[in-house]
Amino acid sequence: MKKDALLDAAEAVLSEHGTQALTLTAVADRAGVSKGGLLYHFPTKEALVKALVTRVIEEFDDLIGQTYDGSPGSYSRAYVEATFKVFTDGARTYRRWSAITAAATDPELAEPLNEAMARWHRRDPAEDRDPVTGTIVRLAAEGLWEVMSHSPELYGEAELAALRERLLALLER
Amino acid sequence: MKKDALLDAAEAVLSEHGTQALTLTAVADRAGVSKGGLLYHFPTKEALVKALVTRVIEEFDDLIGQTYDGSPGSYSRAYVEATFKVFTDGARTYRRWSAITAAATDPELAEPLNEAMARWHRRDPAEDRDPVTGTIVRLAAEGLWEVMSHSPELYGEAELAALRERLLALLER
DNA sequence: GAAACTGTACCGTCCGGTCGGTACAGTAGA
DNA sequence: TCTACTGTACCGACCGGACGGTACAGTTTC
Repeated sequence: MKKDALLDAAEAVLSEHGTQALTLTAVADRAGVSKGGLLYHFPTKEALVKALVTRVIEEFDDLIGQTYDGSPGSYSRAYVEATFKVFTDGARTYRRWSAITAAATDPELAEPLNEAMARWHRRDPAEDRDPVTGTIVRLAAEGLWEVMSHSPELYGEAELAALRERLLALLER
Repeated sequence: MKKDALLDAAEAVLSEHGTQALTLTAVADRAGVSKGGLLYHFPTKEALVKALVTRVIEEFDDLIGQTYDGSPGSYSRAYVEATFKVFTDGARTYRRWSAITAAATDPELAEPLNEAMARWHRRDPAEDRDPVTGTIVRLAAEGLWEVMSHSPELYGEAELAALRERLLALLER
């Protein structure tokens, strides 16, 4: 869809030049479209940013859904797998994520994000073999996300693999 | 110092109304000062934000320094303790943190933040009894920070205490 | 020829930053 | 002690530019 191409352009501007560079003109130029054309699809800038936010959330939900099957412990495992998938695909999804969250600081824009965060981390204690371990594992995945977005070179491939393995192992025992 | 009062005002504006509300006029009004008065102390808005960033970094470094004593394993322990101290003080420091990091998305402004993040998480593997565990524990602390800033009500006092205890226990074995 | 879409010219607002000026405390000289 | 001068802190009107958004006249597609 055309809208997706526009969102791609917005994300590109955002992750390359930061929040304050996200202007309607910049996005339109990047997408090879005039400002009027952009505004035809997203009537306001707020609508654009909102669409940006809901898209990343859906993407991550999908990623979780690829591994999650409802069985006990499956969610935390899926969360870990989804996180590492993000880091090993070439798409630099984590760069996009942090850029988008930074762009959505207005209370209203941030709300879907907060809601998603709560959904991802507030889990049924009975879901994991040990609930505290499950929580810690998910938090570590979250932290990894945060660290990677600030300092992508910090962990090498081997270290990431070791982290993933250990996190999954923690869930098993 | 007067500058600190101005920074306090900026933080207040930031955490209450988001990034785009951080205007010179808003900060000045909040501090009970004219725009000219504010600009006397911080010649540009960039200088203001930069000061904001370096202050939070220093604050967290100090917090780590309160527990860190150079002994093996001491750093990861100090990192965990510092994180939980932030959540148990009344100052809602974590709210300030996320607001400030969001405000500093321009590559130049974000650099000191990235540097701090690398400093906090790139540690000597020999420092912890088990380096992977140490990394996971620090990442979990980082993740907790992130989750709390988006959804402060998610973990109750008891859950936080349990998390802290378990994280410290993981470092001991 | 209607609908979907695009391009462009333009408007009003807001924001960062400048600048001329004020208040005032200190101080130094005679 | 009066005067002249200096430096610091602060004020607020104003400017230029950028940005979000509107209006509307094309243009393509079916």
